[in-house]
Amino acid sequence: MDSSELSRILNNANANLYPSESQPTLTTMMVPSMLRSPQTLDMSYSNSFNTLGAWHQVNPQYWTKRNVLEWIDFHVEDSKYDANLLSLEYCNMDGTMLCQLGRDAMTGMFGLLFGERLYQSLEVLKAKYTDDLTQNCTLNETYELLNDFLLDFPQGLGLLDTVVVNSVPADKKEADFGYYNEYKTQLTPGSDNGYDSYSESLQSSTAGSFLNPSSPESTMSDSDPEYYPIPTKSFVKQEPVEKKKRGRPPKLSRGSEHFMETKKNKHAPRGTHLWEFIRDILIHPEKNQGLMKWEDRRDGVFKFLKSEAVAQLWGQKKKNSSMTYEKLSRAMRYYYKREILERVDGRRLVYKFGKNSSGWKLEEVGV
DNA sequence: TGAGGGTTTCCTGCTT
DNA sequence: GAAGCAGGAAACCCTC
Repeated sequence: MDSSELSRILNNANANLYPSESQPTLTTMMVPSMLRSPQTLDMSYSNSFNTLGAWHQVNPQYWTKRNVLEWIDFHVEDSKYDANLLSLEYCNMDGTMLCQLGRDAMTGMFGLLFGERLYQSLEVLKAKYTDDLTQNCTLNETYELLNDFLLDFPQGLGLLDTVVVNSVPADKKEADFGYYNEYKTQLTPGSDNGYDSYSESLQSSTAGSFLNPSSPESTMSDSDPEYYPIPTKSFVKQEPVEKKKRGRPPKLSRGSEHFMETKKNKHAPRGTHLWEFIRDILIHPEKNQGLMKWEDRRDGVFKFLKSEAVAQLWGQKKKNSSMTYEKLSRAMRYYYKREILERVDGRRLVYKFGKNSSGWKLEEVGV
């Protein structure tokens, strides 16, 4: 890969990020970098980032490879650095990997001056998010979940086309998301080795399955200005057999004995409630694409676009593969009484945050 | 150990 | 008729 290609990729990444003529490209960014603070940058690009997301709104630890590329691109543009001097190999890393680099590694990879600049920028960003780390731990967890959920769908398959509830051999069990991560690793997007065969084996099982072919998302149109097509996959999630399922026992007549054997530990860490989970999805517009959207951001009115997908994401978080929108919505309705949510009459899949909710208001999220 | 919170599950009836 | 909404009831797991 030659340097001009790198430059082209960087520019493409930039163009995708800033599709309008207001792109902060080298030619349009006339403000000298030394005079521009991170705060002013945020203000300059807030409109674009509100819909597309950007590295500077995300903890570097959670940057995708693309975020890293965009961040490097920004500094290339900002410092008028010659991108031809960069090696794309060094740009091909995600945030986790990037954050492990020390100053020496950075300057070694990107040159003394540019590497130092990147190192300093990263340290500032890391420090910024470290301050909020404790408060945002659950939010980050949701963010990671969304990342995993959305980014690993192979192209060409409908979101949650098939959901299979199944038992899993004991040796497959993993604590927390470990199992899911393992599964994810095996099923690399675009690969044809793991996912298909795994999916087929599950789909061919006799376990219960649920599918909502006529859920409201099916009525969505690409013309919806707030709907962004997302990479999708036929999502399969299975759960270990372990403890008794929480909640009212499902009727035996509805599920087979096999289904009853899929009971598992539903233990969920304290501190992550459903409404917080929903809120965290909503305040990550760059990650919730296609799942939910704000109807009225200021009033806290939001809508489920892919209700079953959100329910399954919630089910993942709670390690409950049988979660459905119907159950999730029942839990949501309990929030009315506590005024965490308010009713929005006459509108399907639409809810509104109530006075006892927090963390979603524009001023609270620092926008 | 029990109470209470926060779901989870099932259900019936109603609305869209 | 299907999907979604509303809310009662029961059960479960967790924290205190």
